[in-house]
Amino acid sequence: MQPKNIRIKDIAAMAGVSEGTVDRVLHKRGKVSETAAKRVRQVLDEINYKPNLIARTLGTNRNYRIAALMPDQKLDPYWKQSFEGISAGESQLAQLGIHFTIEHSFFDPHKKESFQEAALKVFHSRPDAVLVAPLFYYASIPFFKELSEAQIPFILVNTYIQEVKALSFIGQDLFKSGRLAAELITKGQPSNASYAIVHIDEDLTNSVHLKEKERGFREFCQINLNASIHSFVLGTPQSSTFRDQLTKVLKTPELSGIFVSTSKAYLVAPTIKHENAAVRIVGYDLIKQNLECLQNGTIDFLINQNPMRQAKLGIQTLANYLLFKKNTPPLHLFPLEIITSQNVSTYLSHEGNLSGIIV
Amino acid sequence: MQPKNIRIKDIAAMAGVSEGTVDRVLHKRGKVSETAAKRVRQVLDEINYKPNLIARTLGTNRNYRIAALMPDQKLDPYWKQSFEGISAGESQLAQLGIHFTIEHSFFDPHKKESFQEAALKVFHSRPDAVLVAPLFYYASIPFFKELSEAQIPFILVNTYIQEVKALSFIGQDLFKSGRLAAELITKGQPSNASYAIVHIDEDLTNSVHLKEKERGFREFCQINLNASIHSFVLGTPQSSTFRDQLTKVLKTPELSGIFVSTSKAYLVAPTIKHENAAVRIVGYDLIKQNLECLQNGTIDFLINQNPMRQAKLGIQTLANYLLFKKNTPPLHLFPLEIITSQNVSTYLSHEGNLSGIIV
DNA sequence: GCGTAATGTGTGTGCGCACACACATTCTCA
DNA sequence: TGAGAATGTGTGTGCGCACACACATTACGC
Repeated sequence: MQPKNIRIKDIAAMAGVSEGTVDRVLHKRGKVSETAAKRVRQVLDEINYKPNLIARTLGTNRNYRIAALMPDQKLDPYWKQSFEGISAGESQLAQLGIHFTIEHSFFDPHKKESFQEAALKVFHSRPDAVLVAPLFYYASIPFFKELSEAQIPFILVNTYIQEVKALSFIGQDLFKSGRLAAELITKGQPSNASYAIVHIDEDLTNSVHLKEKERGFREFCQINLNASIHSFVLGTPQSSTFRDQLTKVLKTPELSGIFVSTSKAYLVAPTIKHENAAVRIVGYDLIKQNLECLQNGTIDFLINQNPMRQAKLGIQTLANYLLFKKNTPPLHLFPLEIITSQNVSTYLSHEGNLSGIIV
Repeated sequence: MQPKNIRIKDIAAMAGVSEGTVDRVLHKRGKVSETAAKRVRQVLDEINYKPNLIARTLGTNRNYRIAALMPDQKLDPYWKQSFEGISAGESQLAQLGIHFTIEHSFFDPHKKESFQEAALKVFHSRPDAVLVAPLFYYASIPFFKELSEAQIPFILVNTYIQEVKALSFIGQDLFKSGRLAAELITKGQPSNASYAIVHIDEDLTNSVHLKEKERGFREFCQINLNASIHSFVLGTPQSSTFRDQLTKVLKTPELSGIFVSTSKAYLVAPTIKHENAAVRIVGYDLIKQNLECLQNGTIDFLINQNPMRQAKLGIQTLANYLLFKKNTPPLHLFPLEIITSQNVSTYLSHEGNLSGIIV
């Protein structure tokens, strides 16, 4: 078994130098004569050296601190799932004997100031890395600038911000997401149908997020059929006018489908189906209330953004980077998972099974 | 940072014994006096000891041999993806410094004897563990009996065989798969529609596999609507009668959808759509030809079985078991992934991104 | 009561790597 | 030319665990 598993020791022997010199060449530290460096590099090339990463972590007994700057998990079930993903990543690493300290910072997803305040605190705590869902575009730019200058690596989840040099973005292609919603909602429907896009409890002007989905939805409809699309922005479900606004949506002539751009489809689905059972409804995410609607047939399709796995992957990616210096693709786009009443159970059980050491 | 990261050394100190004694208690080896054992166990309970798994692998420098008994990857693109999954698992482990030797054994998925022969060879090579796709029910039972008796752990992929004591089964719920296909194919269709189930190039009598899918499909249709279902078994696409058989399928009155039970939908989709564009087609798997059909609209939905990830997980699960003695749920059912023209690209790129050390 | 066997228990080594340290050699300038 | 800096290079230690080995203690038979 000589071919596999070549150690630094072997390389040193092959190059006729000491282990220390090989180490210096590998890590570009200390001084090495050009002669020795050349010999080592040559051997390195020849054998295609792959360090034993498992051994590498042993010695470095640093306790890395990762800051997680996310919307408050108590305010939204979607962000609760993100939180659980972070915890899952944390405990997976703990199992491996890697003890990351994760410092959670929460903000209110509706309040820009809340984000800014939390971001400031995160920055001052000087973590080794940051995982963040930058819901507020303009508020986050200076934060990322600071992080970059301080050489603190960070990963973006959920919301893509192109301008900053994040280690990676983990999320979905929202434009494609909108197109997919359109495909699902229009398939097999009459050609003279019309559709509604409904945004619930969101400030649309600030949300590039939802606009992208809408753009995708409209583009698909425009290219593939000539349906008429109407978009609506509904206020908070607590407001007295919520019901009236919804009635207005339902008055759309030839209405055949409603696309709810957030995870809040459950707020409108039962009412809509009650008034007009033929309307197809597409929404987002596997949160409890949506699952019920899926089961009782009031929601037809959900597109799963899988916040849990996104967050978990964020932690894992940071671990790979900090521990192994392993780089990652700058864009990690998640699959657009289509959930229906018939496959939802398979998704729910699958997640629970991913608890191996090596996964 | 005392609470985390408690070593055997610490436990030994706390229990007032030597590291060796703690080791003996942990691994139930050697002789330990009841007094000492009790003290150690007490400390162990108190602190909830979690061994550093990463350190554990360091010393044990065994080279495990895993036999992979799968259909020949050259005969079918589906099995090619399985093969790639195994390779992916292998190289991920190699990156970690764990060098598993994977011994591939291929068989012809249409020939029982081929399986039996390969299985015999696998058994005689006495691997440390086996990953197998037991396509042939009766032929595989004695093989698993032998493995069990020889205490060789094995994992089943793709085809579930309840009777044997496999470490785990990794695959999909085929009954649910059939139900899902029915949901996708019937949604929004007229109530008097009829549907065809098409099995291509398979010996249906031997295939519990396909019968389960058909059963699920029929059950969904029966409960949710009163559509008429017709099933067809088509021979090999090379046969002269293939075209005639297909024409017969298309003559089904009020035909609104065709469910192809294997990954071979691409063999019939273009012809069908050419004859009758309104027929909706549902098939399986992201193989090249199917992808083309999805893009040009001749296939409407694919259900992804993700053979690649199944196989990769199989290897990873065996690694977890052999290295860490980490047990695994006996049933690992994969999500039934729905693929359409609009989300297919997101699935394809996602797989390529899962190459981290810790994933 | 002695020798031997059985039963406990502690210590030492190595896994592959990172990193600190010690040492050897050459260079530089007074 | 010699002191001291600068530049190379080799050795040693520890990470946490598994496992081999050495050693201490007790039990048992004669």
